[in-house]
Amino acid sequence: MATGRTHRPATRSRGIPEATVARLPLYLRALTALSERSVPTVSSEELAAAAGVNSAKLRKDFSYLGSYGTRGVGYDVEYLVYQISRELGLTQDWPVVIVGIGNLGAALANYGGFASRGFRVAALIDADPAMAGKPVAGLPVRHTDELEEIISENGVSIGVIATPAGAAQQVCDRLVAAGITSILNFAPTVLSVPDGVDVRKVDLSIELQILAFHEQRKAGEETAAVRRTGTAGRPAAAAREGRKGPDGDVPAVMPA
Amino acid sequence: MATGRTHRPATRSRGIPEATVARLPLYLRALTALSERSVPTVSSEELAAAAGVNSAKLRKDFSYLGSYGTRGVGYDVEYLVYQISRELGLTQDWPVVIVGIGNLGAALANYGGFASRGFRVAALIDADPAMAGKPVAGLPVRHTDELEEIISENGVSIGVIATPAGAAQQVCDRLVAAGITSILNFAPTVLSVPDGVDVRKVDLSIELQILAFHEQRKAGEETAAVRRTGTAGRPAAAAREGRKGPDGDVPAVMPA
DNA sequence: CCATCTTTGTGCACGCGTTCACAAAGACAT
DNA sequence: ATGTCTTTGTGAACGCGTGCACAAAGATGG
Repeated sequence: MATGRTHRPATRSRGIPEATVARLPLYLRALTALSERSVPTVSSEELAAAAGVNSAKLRKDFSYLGSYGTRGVGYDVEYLVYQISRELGLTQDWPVVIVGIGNLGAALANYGGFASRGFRVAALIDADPAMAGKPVAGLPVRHTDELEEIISENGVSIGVIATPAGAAQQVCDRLVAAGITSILNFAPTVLSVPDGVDVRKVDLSIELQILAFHEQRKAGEETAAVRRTGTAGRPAAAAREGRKGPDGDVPAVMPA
Repeated sequence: MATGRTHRPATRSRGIPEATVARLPLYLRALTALSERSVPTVSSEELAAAAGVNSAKLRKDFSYLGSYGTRGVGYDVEYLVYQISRELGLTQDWPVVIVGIGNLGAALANYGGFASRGFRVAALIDADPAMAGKPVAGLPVRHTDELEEIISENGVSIGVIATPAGAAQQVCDRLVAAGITSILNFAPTVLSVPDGVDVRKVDLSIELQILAFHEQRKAGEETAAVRRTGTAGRPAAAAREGRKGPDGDVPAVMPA
């Protein structure tokens, strides 16, 4: 799961818990798939399975929105799609700017998931003058100098930062000064923003490190099991094992 | 309370809360930056500020790892870097395969953050025969047919899925069958995996939708505030205001 | 050696989120 | 109408994570 949530420790936004808000897009996606298959109604059990959550949790989540279900039947798919879309603010158009058109920025610009739900890439912005005017995903890249103008003219309130870490805070400051109030940050840095500005962070490196932690734990337990039985488990695990210190890994530096 | 530095990794790691694990990479990054500036020690207050968290939380997080600080002084930067790295399993080498070399996959392959911390891109895999052999980020793209062989030979246990949503589950199944036990999924789908396999999800579309929810909320409150004071806060905010629907958005579909 | 000062490590309380379990509500058949 | 059956909506209990506040520990200076 992506990391997020920077400010606002306990923002019961409007009676809707933050955890529920984070799951609404998940439900919406599952419902949209059902809608495309012309499924008229769905039970909490079915929908929960499709969204990968517990059915009780799903029902409680929906209860924060209102009583949109019919007991004994389930939920009307189309109606629920609309209700969730409205709740998430997806019935309106959200222009978005992407700053930093490197590999990642270009990938984001080409990502179809943006346009599909109310989000429209208003502009691609990069600091490299050589990039200016070059078309990426059908849009000409604009230079950073025009940042404020672009945001103001298009009424953009959501910005995506895909720059190197070193440039992120500076870009962030300019975005905020220009009126941006929501930022999706892909740069591996902690952004500091004034109150009232939301930042969500997507950090590939952190996700991998969390996986590594659990992987190490699994490997360790497996190794212990192998030692007990005296037989190798998976070949791949055995191959990894040789690189790992026996246990008494020596610290690179000891404390004073 | 993992105070007494027992040399039982399994026991100790099981006691580390998931929320803490998710923050360790954050601390590690801040510490690495300090290390590069040759800062010898750091207080919980300073480090917490750099990592963007509460200092009490940071101290409690570290307390799960052991007593690595010195009262009245703070933490030894180098020592802490080592301890966290070891805890996260970053002192060993983690070969990773990336499946699906489209825009996003290529961006991930080129992402420097992977190599920097124990992660090594062992192979890039794509289903398109036309891609086979083509170099991306200095590595030749391999065809999906070789997937099992690549994983087995390189002892890969972590896989990254960057395919379209439709192919993700199938790729996932093959990865798991080949011995992968940790998956980072960028495809907008819920993956189902057997027990013992960890999946983390990064979903750009969901992050944007969560931002849109809060943005919508802010826009509503701001409009009310402006009406009360009769003066606009930030100029750009006023420009945005006109775009917003009055509120009475008509449902696309009404329930039966 | 003692006093003072800084900073850690943690006991405790509180609030959010999750899950269980079930009563209420409605559909449907007879 | 009445009973049965399905599924929702939610009260309540529990567990986890967070943050406060402070005692313990060690550094530092006289």
